[in-house]
Amino acid sequence: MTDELYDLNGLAASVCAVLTEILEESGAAATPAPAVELAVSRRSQHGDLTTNAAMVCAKRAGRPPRELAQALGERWLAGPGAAICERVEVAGPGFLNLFLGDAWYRGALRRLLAEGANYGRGSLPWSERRSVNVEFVSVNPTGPLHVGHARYAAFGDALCRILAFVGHEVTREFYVNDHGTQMLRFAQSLAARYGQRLGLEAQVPQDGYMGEYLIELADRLVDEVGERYRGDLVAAGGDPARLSAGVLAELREWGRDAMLAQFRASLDRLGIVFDAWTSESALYVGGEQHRGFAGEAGRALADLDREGLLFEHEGAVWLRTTSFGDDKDRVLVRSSGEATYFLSDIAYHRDKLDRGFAHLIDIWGADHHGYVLRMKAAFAALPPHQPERLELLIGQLVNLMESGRARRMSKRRGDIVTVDDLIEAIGVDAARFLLVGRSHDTVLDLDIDLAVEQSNQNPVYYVQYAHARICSIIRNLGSADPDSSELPDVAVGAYERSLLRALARFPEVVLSAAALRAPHRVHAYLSELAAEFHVFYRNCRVLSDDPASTAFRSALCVATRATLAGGLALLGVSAPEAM
RNA sequence: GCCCUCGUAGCUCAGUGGAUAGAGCACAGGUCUCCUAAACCUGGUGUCGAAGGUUCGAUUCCUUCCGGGGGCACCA
Repeated sequence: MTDELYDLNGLAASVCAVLTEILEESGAAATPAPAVELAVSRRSQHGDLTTNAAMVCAKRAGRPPRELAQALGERWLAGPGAAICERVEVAGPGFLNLFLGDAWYRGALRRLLAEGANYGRGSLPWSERRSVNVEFVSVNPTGPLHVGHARYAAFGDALCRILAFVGHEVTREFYVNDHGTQMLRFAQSLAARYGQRLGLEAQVPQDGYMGEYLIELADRLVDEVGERYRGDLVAAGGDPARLSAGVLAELREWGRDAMLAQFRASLDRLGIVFDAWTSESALYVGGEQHRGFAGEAGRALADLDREGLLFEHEGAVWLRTTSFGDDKDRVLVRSSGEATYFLSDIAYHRDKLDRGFAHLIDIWGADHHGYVLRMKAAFAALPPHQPERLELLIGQLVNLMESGRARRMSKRRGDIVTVDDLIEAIGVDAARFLLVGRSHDTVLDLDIDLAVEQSNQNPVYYVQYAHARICSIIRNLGSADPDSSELPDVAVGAYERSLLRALARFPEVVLSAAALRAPHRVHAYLSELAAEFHVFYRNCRVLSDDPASTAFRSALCVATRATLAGGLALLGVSAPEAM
């Protein structure tokens, strides 16, 4: 018997192998249907594990499902299952239920201990691993990160951790929108605040940024450059819109860098580190010109011209996105000669392809979803015409609540609850666990006051507490971690079995979280695993006079600790040794 | 009008073809001379928004409708 049978994947494979034999003998297509599942039973009368194999394959085998299940069960039990399974049972419309023996549970625990911190890692087959670029947060550097961004940050980073854990090669990327008119307004607003600090009459533009943070930023600007721009402002009569392009460019760059430094600091507090920060402006620099644009923008335009997809209309340059499923064609170069942000995005994605990523994931807020169709169309228009390589995830918004009522945030007004506010209020662990607790496509209501009030009953502490409890037990054990090679052949009780079944699910939970882009599955799993542990703890004393029982149960604790810590790490949450 | 998304217990939500649909919160009661009571145990509710369809089987897939949210610029 091989070690493979001690995890669910291996077990499923052995059942499928027997099923294939049966199918071959009956002359049906040999490979089992992909929908064959081996799952942990939800009710004890349905055994430890259950498979739908017979129902899924009955038609192809030309036999009634129950009869096929019977044949499958008998042959598997006589073969690979002999040493680990006590009996099988056909139930309902054709389920095959497996009742595993103590030997399987002991073997499974031995395997868990051997894998340690690597349990569940790299479970994606090599053929399915990709070099993946995940772009998220990507906030315009015109104002601080707020709680809405925190959701995308927590979601994106958890997704990255999960993708990397199962076997992908992941790059976290932040796209810096530092090219358009918003940045100009930002620079003008900064200039006005700077002027006010110098005692000049200067007004923040009507459509500028009014937030407090710009006043603080202006203070720092004064500290750094002193009165360097006083003359320019005086000459402009205090109207920042009349400043020279050169001065505004300098202010824009300084402001951008200052904001990005803040972003980095806030994200760092959350435990999120980006591998790449790509500037939109940089897409317009270097290389040859095409249609008046250099850099990646020029190259993108050249690519699209070669495909014959650009046309001019009313002085603007358009991309024929309708050829790729969009409902109207889109402007890339305005009649004024300026690029649209759409051109930037096309150039940007083209650049990401050039950098060799096999798969691109963008995480966008729901307020951008109207943009999905044209982006997919543009990506399909670009060589190598593989739209499936671009995946756009739309995250729903965070509804900021205040004592039960909706509260509106506005960056322009400066009425913002920032990421830093959130961290200060409830802490990093509670914040990250909370923010990835639900699927990204449901609206999340967040009431800061309530969150503070309830932070003591944040589910994260339930999970962390289980981890801390185990650490305490191991400390009390007074010896090194149990040796997996010396697990005693004890009987395995119901609570221990239940905990081990929960542990056995971890790899498939992580795999599905990766495949479905659903970190909240890990969140939900951790709560279930912690619950299993707390029940076990309450009913099974670990440290006792019986050395065999102590050895087995403390080993089970060690395996649970590793899985809890591993799962929490996937969400960027710490696993404390004491609470 | 068109597009996206959601609709499951009093509330917040899991559950992307399987058996009797599950957690947490809230509410009531019980459990530490015993490895951490941030824990455990006991109480109970569902026309899974509606109607059709596909299937051995549908909360899940398809169609239509109803309701909430978001989006439909030569703005970003």
